[in-house]
Amino acid sequence: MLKTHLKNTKEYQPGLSIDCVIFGFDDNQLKVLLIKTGYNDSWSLPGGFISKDEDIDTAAVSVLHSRTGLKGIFLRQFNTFGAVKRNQDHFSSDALAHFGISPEEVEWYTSRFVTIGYYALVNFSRAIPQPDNSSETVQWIDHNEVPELILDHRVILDKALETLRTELNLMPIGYNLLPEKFTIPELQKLYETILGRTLDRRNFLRKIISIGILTKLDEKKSNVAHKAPNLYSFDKEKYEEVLKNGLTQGW
Amino acid sequence: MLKTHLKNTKEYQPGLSIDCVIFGFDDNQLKVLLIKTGYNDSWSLPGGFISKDEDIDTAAVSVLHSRTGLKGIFLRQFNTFGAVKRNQDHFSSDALAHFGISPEEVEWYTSRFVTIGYYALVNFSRAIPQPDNSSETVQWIDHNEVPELILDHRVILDKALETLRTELNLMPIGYNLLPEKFTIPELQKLYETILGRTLDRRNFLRKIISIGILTKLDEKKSNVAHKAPNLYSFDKEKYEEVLKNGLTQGW
DNA sequence: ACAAAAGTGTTTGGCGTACACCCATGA
DNA sequence: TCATGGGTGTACGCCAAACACTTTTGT
Repeated sequence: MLKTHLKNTKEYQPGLSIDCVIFGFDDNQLKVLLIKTGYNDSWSLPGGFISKDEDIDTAAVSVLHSRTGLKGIFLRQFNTFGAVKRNQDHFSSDALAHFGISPEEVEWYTSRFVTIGYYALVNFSRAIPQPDNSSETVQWIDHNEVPELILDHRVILDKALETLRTELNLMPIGYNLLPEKFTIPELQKLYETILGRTLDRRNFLRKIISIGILTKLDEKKSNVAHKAPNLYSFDKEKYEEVLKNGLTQGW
Repeated sequence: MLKTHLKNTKEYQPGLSIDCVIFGFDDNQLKVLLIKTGYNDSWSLPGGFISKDEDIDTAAVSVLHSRTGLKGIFLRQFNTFGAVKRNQDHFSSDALAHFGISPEEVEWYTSRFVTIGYYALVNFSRAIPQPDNSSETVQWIDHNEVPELILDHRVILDKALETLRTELNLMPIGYNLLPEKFTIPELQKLYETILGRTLDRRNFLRKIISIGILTKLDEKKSNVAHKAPNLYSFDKEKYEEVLKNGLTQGW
């Protein structure tokens, strides 16, 4: 969140920021895109500020785009975090001065911030982590192996995951997280990983098929150990419809 | 939201406000607490600003308390609204000047605002609508008969109701909306009103009883036409437990 | 006695859960 | 040929939905 590609701070909505929890799925793991800043070597969620002439949703899209190169992605606001002390004592005036930041901007960075949390589901293979500068690291990290995060980002991350779990019962997911062609076991692994528990293979198949959002392809996955699983794709049209109307029954 | 019991605007978090959708239940109607300001005779949601040294949740509690006199109530953040043009052109500089507001404060009122939406469930009979001043009207209005509201307050209200409907499936409600003693038909009416559809009496009874949060009292409602219904109260302890753990099945 | 609302029990169907067998593939 | 994982079908049980009759009370 430190000065990077920033405009003059006056062009931003003061005291308000955006933090994104970006989920991806790879290697049967639910991963989160995290950033290690050169500033103090600590990990954080990708975030940004809100231009005064920009909707907050648009600002969130910008953050996502600038970090992954992706557009038109599933992105959802889930909570706003506004405890007074959530960012107290994060930036010391001295350190900021050391970076050559003006007193005016120091006030900006050290003032109280409320942050709006968004979570995104993105296609891991298409996303290209983009550091702002050379001193920054952008990396996918397994959600079970997230290191200590700055501020209340751990709380934000947990809340995002909790929200995702709840919303899993209200809408279909997978379209945004999986490649175009995928197998049922892969989809099941995704659900299991998010929910944190195992599901019965046969029941999962029946249920996911009954939703009517999958198209069975006349193609099998190749180069795999054991029996080759069938490939499926999402029926985008029906998928969107169910997304809008919601599921009647959860997991 | 106009200058009333305000401190100096500098003590508030700039560009950020709170709006509360306060629900009450009376006369078999779901009602919303609305405010008509003396400023321009239009209706709005009760709202307020956030002190720089105050958590946003605390600020929401303050708004609720100042409008209803109630404390310790069910209050929940549901969404943050931040379209750029949501409050454009609401206060004209001229009008504000006319009210004797300083140029500095005019800038405050006409600048871009992001608002955090909370919804509350309150006991109608205990709440005492409290106008800020004599030119203000605070009134309970049936949720089906809400007049035109300022800004995007209609959108906020709709979103609150939508959220309430969804969360009805995840948690018990009623404790905050009904008097201490109530009948099953009353509770059912509450659910029906929120959901906007009728429910089967017998199935409702079975389901609500099976949750295990009701205590059947040895007392019947008096002075009613027809057969006197039994009175119930909530088992607060079990109610809280279910609130925390969530329901497994919805309506 | 009649109307209106409250209280109670039963049946049925669908879905979620549990479970067993066969098939395909790589080692 | 064996281990591993994929694909398919069935039986059971519970709960939600649909539904009818009796009871109480005011008029």
